[in-house]
Amino acid sequence: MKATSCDRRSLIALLRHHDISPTHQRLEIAHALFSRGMHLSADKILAYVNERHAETSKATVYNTLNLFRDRGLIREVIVDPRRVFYDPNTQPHQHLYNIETCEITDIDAQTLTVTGMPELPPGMVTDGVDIIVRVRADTRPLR
Amino acid sequence: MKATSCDRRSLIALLRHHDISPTHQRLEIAHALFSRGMHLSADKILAYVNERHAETSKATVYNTLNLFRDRGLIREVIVDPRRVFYDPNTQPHQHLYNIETCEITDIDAQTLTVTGMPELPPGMVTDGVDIIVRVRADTRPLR
DNA sequence: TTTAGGAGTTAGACAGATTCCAATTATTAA
DNA sequence: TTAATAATTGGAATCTGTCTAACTCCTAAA
Repeated sequence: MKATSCDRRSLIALLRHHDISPTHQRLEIAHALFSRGMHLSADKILAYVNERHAETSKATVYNTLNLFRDRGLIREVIVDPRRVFYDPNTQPHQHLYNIETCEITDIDAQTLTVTGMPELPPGMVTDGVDIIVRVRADTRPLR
Repeated sequence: MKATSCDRRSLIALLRHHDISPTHQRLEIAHALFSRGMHLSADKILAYVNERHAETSKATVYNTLNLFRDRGLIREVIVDPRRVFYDPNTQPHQHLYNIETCEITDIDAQTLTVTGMPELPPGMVTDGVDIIVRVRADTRPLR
């Protein structure tokens, strides 16, 4: 099941489909992620969820994000040593990371592909291949 | 200049070549990294450097690693949200990361290649492309 | 309706990595 | 030497994330 719409009804269905009981807080957190479709840090999600009036604790945000990640609803993006970003898009794709603004942009899976997967040590399996294209503003003067 | 040998004389030359004055602490830290040729965390480096008798502070280890990274002597490896690893190998190559043991292994640049670099937003330049192959022990029973 | 139990949430303490700061010490150039 | 500058230091501070024990909220059975 893919998250396309993000009205209350669809979000409930999405959580149920992943065996997650749809509590008020979880729906808020799911909404924060899926309505924006952006890569957000736990911190930002906490802020968004409590924008109008505080209703969700830090612990619940972390618990919920870990739960969503374990159930395959979202994906972690490890690009910044200071914090984890969460990606509501679990389809195969890669990331463009602006090292100055900390913005993350998706790269289509078809655009960027790897060739020549290395031989793994015996008894090992691949858990995933992450590609991060790090970019920054060009400092050369335009002439 | 590449770091091949790691006797005192070569390390001094290496630092000098990167415009870094070779202090006692910096040489110790460089030695910890280059003599092992491994991917180490700041924590591990601090431990190695002070193995015999404490002579370098935590602050200096962090300062020095950031300096080495800025001057292109070493490279940061962002694979674990909990800490940064430092890679004394700055030649183009990729990484295999064991998500269970947190071990990092190099993948030769020739082995794994990306095709189809995405078009960057105007005014942006690529700072680097990181590929991380995440692996773990196979849980299927061998029969 | 009560009630009991489990699931979920909470505040705040805690842990680990990294940075900051102000004082001290080493290095360097003249 | 010496003065100026660069580097180092311990400890406080910060920040992300986890843990814990108490509390709340359902839900299903009586």
